[in-house]
Amino acid sequence: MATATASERREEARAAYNAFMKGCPTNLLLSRISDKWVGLVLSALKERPQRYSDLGRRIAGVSQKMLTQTLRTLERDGLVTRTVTPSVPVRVDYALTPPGASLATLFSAVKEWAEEHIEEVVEARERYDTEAGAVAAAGAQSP
Amino acid sequence: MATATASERREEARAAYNAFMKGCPTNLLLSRISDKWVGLVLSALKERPQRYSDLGRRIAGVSQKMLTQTLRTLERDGLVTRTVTPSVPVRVDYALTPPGASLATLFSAVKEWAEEHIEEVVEARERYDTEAGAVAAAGAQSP
DNA sequence: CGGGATCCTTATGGATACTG
DNA sequence: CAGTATCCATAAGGATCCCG
Repeated sequence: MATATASERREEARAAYNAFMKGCPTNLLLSRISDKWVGLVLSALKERPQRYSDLGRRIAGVSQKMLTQTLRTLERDGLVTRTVTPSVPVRVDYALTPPGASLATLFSAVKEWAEEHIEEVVEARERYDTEAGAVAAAGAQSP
Repeated sequence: MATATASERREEARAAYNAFMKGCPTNLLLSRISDKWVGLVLSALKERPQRYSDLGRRIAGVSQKMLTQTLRTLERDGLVTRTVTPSVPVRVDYALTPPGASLATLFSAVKEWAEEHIEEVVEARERYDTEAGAVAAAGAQSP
């Protein structure tokens, strides 16, 4: 049918919105730092450049797929460097670039905020979960 | 005794690691701010307190499910307040709490970093994709 | 040693319909 | 108006095998 349905148009609008979001710098950054392993890799490399297997051992719990994928993405974005030494057993070293180090610093700021404020968040959460039954009445607390 | 296979050990490590991650303040915060809509809601409420439908219109592209879910989570964590006015058409207002406003400020810092550094990241990315040609392009595409 | 390629499981987000 | 409930598509993360 040639008739554009309402759902078709809505889909289009959403696609346009998503395209906009993808181009947004903040979202690019957020999707980067919210990756499960990026923070760990960054803080590991912040101390010293390391080999692939060192990182794998240091960040116990990561699969090689995710480690490789994370490192590839960071390399692609110019946040880490990848240096291959073609010795008999191949050796690959990773290190932070200046922007990578800068990002690691931003990460520290985030971490700091978290450690300062997480306490009240957790308390609020427990409070919320406790009063789970008596949510209904808006005027429950009559003066 | 090394009867424990490598995969068993990896599993154990990963379990312990995940448990640690859950309790980690930084990860709690990251999983909060990396939510797709939290940033939008926060910056919308940062300007002024708003009603549910205002937020829905303002953040065009969000589904009511996600908007509600996002607001619930933020309310639970004590980052926004939810005020119900039982008028004829029910009216619900949302506003930032002090910690919520603080988080919005942190968000601004993140945004600022993004806008300052995203340019070189994008350039590095294009350079990487050009060099790799058609080889690596299929492997590592991140949104 | 340092991955690439493939398959599978599970979060996450969205569409739709219904309610007080 | 402001949700709640249900179903469904997609993508993120992980296990496994294989290769230079």
